[in-house]
Amino acid sequence: MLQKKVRVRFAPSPTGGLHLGGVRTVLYNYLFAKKNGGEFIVRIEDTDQTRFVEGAEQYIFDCLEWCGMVPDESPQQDGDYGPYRQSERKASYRKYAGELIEKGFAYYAFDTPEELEQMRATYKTDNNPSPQYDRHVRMKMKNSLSLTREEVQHLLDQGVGYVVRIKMPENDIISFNDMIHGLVSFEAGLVDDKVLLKADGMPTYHLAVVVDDYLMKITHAFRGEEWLSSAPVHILLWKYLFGLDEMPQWAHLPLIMGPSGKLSKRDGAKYGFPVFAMNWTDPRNNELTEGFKEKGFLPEAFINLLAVLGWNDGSEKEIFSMEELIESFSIDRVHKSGAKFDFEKAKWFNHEWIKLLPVKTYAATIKTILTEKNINITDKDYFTQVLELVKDRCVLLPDFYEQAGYFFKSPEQIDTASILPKWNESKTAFFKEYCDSLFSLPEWNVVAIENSFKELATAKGIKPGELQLPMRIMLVGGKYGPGVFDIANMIGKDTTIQRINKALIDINV
RNA sequence: GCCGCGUUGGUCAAGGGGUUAAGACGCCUCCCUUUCACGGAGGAGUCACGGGUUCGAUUCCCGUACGUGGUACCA
Repeated sequence: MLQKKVRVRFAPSPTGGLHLGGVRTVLYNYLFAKKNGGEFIVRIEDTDQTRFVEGAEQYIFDCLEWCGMVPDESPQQDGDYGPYRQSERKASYRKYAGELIEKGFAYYAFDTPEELEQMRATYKTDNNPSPQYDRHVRMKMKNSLSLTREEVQHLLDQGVGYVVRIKMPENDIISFNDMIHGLVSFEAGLVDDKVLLKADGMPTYHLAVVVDDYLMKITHAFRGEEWLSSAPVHILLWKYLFGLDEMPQWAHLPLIMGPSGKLSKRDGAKYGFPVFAMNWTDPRNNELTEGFKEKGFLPEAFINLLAVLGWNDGSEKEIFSMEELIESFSIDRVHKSGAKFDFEKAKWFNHEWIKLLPVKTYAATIKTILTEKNINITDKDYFTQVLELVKDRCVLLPDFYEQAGYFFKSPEQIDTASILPKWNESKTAFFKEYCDSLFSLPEWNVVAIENSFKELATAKGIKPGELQLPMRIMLVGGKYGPGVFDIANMIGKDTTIQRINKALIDINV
């Protein structure tokens, strides 16, 4: 028996940017392919009209790489079924459109945009706000169904522009089995005669997917639920052109919703969270859309949060690595309904992954962040220890600046306001003496630093607790960071004494 | 309007004829910690509505409502 190869396809949008829903579609493609020993194919749907803007294609592959999803075949990777850019495979579409006309499943339509507009205006009623080009009106329009053979030939000879439309059958129920939704049915007569081939000779998506999927031997096609409504057109095309037996299995993935409706680029700006995988600047207007990467997300967390937005393995497990996802992913546990994106939960995933991963996995990224803030890392071991010490309190990667910066650089400003109200002479005295005892400490470690602190406090008759906050602020500048004595231990004797002395001056002015 | 798809706490969700209807995020209280986190212990909060079917429906069926997508020579 011949084993059918699982091939999945992903067609990124030509407008640039790669949003959450897009990445999740790719992810489910990827997981499904990997799980079933199939291939993960990326095809680019660029057309003459909606041409990719500068850099958009490269951007998509950068995002995929960041997420750890490398295609088996793509425009940049090549494979047995190229080309993988729609713009490079124009020729065959025209041929198939011709075939459809010949068989009587499609027809030429010569209507100008103005005529179409007029038709819509004429038939528009309160009950029918947007009239379709369908069985009700097609005989009243200018096409090869309503005109005589001679008239059509004449128009063709004259080079009058035309499109090719599918002729939707009447009294026909079109149904198919969606991998996620199960049996879905449509009444064919209610669907409009979609344009298959545009006046410029380019195919619309409808023709292109079907032809490409056939030529590229796609067995499973994943796409967003917004395509479900046009599925009957695709099914029909398969039936007419290649036979239903050859048709891939469809999976229409639920949409990812924003606070109001389908998640859009605008939601990000409006509610302050990223919607793209990585920063994307539209070269046409220089508009920047923020990405998860630059916001400070780890790819592991990003993949994880996306995977479980609309899918789970049925257990209580929420944290999944890519390997675990491939292991436990199953298409029948993907939800039917859309899920609202929750940025708070997204941050929680990142927090979990920061705690989970060895710091060396993301040390380089942190180093870059710190360098931008003029903090230079020279001692790698020291850096690693610092990261280890503070990672529990970092949710997004840039948080490491506040949490770790003072290990490398004296605080520029210290929060004297928090200690001044309760300050007095005896505290000044305490810290002066404490510096002395630190100086003569035989060993520099957490226990020694803490003990001498407490002993001196007791001797002075001050509660150690009252002195800890000032000490912290002297060392780090504010009310944050790990245990004070851990910090002192880390930054070393000289620096500790130096910072206390400097702070004492600030406090006593 | 028409067509499609959906509907378990604020959000993500498990479950699927008899359950005290899991768990997570967020929120609140307490413990730990005299910073903030982490960690630990608790708390508030849910099966959209109406009809069936059934001894029994959150679960099955039908309506309604609501949400969402499509209704382009865009994808």
